Amino acid sequence: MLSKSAEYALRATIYIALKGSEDNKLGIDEIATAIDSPQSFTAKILQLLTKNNNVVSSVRGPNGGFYLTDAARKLPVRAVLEAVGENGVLTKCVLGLKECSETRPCPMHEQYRTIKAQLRQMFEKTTIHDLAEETRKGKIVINNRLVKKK
Amino acid sequence: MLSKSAEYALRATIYIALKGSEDNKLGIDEIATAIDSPQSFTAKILQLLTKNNNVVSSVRGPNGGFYLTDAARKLPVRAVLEAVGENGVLTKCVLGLKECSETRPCPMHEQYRTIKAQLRQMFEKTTIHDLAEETRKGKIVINNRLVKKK
DNA sequence: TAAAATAAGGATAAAAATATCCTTATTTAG
DNA sequence: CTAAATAAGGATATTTTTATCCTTATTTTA
Repeated sequence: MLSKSAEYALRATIYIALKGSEDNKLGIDEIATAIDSPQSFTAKILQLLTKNNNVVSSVRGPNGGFYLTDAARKLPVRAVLEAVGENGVLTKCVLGLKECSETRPCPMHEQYRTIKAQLRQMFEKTTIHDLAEETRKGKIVINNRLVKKK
Repeated sequence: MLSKSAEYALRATIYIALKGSEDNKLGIDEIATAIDSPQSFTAKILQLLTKNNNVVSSVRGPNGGFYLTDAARKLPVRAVLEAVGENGVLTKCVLGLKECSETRPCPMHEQYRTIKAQLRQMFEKTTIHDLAEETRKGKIVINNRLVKKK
């Protein structure tokens, strides 16, 4: 469904939203461990999230790390996907046809249209904050284990 | 959404269903040209479809080629996906968590559940025949151009 | 101001997906 | 029975994705 890059991006962003703040920035080692992702690779992805779309903020140096601004928390999940170049799910034809469109639809087009609309809804209506909040409620998982309530 | 392998598999299968029959088998060159896919690679994929799931039938030699049995035409689209090892969309967690489940759901789980159900519906309720029939109706596309009515 | 901590960024590597090519096996037609 | 046509299958190549490592730049604190 999504690339690993996108998965790591989402998990990292949720984790940062959940545990980090402007005065509690999170280091890449903590993040990667928490979400069970390869550290250096995750660092690259966070670079994308910081510069491509300002989803994540960062500062270097001691006590540096990653965090989310309040504005960033209000961003839709789609912003994360876009930052890592993963918007194809919402735009491309299921059969991979370049010219598939409403006027020249592929044989799965009509059925997929509804699904695509719901995917769009999910990615656009749900914010990073929403996901962090779900996680905070405890019944929810990141990295194959429950995230402790604060 | 789907891998190229899966896209080619679906397009090829639809095309074979549409134009081929037991006494009009289609060659790999015709198929690949028609669906705009790399020939040798498509040949590999058709091999998978013939042996992994008996979705496609084939015979070698002069007048050999690929075709679908009547039984194969009744198979759901999912059979094609399974043959090329593409069932992840229906089974995996959006965030890529191994342990995500109903009892330990990820923060997107509930929203995605509905979508996954619809995807499953689409892939299981729609048969290869259905897709070919849609294509036969003319208003539909394969390979970026209209398929001529017979 | 120096040292330490930390993210940024470049170069490279490894793995997976996609693609090509060549040889072999099978089947048909003559 | 032979030749031609065709898919099957193996070996290899290319591209993309995923991953690692090392150096550089920035920031903080002592």
